[in-house]
Amino acid sequence: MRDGWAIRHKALPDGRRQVVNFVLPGDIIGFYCNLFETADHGVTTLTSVEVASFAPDRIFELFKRFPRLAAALAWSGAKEEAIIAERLLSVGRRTALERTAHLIVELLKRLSLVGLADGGRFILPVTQEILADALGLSIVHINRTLRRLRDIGLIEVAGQQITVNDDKQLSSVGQFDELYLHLIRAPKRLEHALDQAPDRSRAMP
Amino acid sequence: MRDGWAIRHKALPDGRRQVVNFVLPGDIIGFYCNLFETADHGVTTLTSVEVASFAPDRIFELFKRFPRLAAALAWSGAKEEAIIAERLLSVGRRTALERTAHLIVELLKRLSLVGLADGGRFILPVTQEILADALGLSIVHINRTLRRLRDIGLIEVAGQQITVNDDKQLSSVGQFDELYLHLIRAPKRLEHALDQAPDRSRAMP
DNA sequence: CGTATTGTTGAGTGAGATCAAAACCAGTGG
DNA sequence: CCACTGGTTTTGATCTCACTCAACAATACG
Repeated sequence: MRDGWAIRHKALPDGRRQVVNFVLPGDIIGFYCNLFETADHGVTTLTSVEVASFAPDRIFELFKRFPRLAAALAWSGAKEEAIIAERLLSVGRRTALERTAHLIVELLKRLSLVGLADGGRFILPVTQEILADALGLSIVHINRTLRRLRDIGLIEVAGQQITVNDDKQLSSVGQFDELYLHLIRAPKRLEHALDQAPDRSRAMP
Repeated sequence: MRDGWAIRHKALPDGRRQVVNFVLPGDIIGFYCNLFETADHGVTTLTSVEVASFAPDRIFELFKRFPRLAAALAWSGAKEEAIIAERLLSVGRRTALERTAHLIVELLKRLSLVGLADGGRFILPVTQEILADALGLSIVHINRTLRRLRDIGLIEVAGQQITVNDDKQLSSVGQFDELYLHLIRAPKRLEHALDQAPDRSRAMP
């Protein structure tokens, strides 16, 4: 995903839906689905998007010829899993207020990383229905929860623009611990090991 | 994990806990954590376990020299993610009864795959507290929910042994769709592509 | 301007939480 | 052999957070 927003989501036969994760610029999506026979979730764009696609066939070639890239992709996949696991913790054990605060901080951090959040302010191209489906809440309750966050002055909402006024306190409300985002990029050990091992691959494609 | 049960779990500072997934025989665990600087979840054994460990350092060598194995591990990681995403759907959008039914069917299927469930019967070495933490419910409510499942005759419980009497109906209650387990092993395409691409690696270590 | 979609607020309800207390079931140690 | 302990399961009673239903406002759209 080069630019734009999307969501990965799963649904039950009767229409109930769960947003698994938000796909932000810089994220990799649907990579391993090439290894599966069937898709187990859907993807919906929230804005117009710009993607860099990778020919499914070449995924195997990739593992053969570009082990370094393959490792990086595996790393990316592990990060994705960590994010989903944290969301599971949210939905399973955090209250509505905590969940909502946590998600806002998470999005803020992730967007900051790719330069899409400036001074705690970012664009959230998302309806409250989608927020509800991401957090396992009803639309009405998301609405009230956002209002509470506004009332205590932690955030401000103007259309799709969200401003986080006090990210320290918002993080605290959401019991946010950025550990799981694994913001430290590929560890040095990885770089070293890859550089030392005999390698016939060139640069990345 | 060669033999035994374990859980992967995350916790909040105040003690609330979420079980992310159950680690069953045949599962791979903590593999990519070598790629991270910090662990973002804990692992607890539920029984005595037998594991086959892999030297963390060699993970990089593996990507270099055994691309086929690397791809298989990536595939395994993707399956893990799919399971967690399905649990997220459960916790976010299914009722207590549905969740519980779904989990039981999931465990039954996964255990069957490795020959640990016989005729809908398997050992569940797990307290109700752990079930509660896996499903985002209270202990008391898990207890009542299990009782309901017993009362309708869908399952039987004798100590740690669980018997699924009517897996069709239990699947239906849990809206279980085994798609997400990706039971079909590595697709033929993968095999083909790996065999065709130029390869200097031997057999797996 | 109608029509849809989304956001907002009020009122009443309910699924699941919390609190409390028994019952049960290994150990385990006297 | 029995009392005692700590963990787990079970059940009852009460409470509450979040859901549902319903209506209306705001905004966007063709």
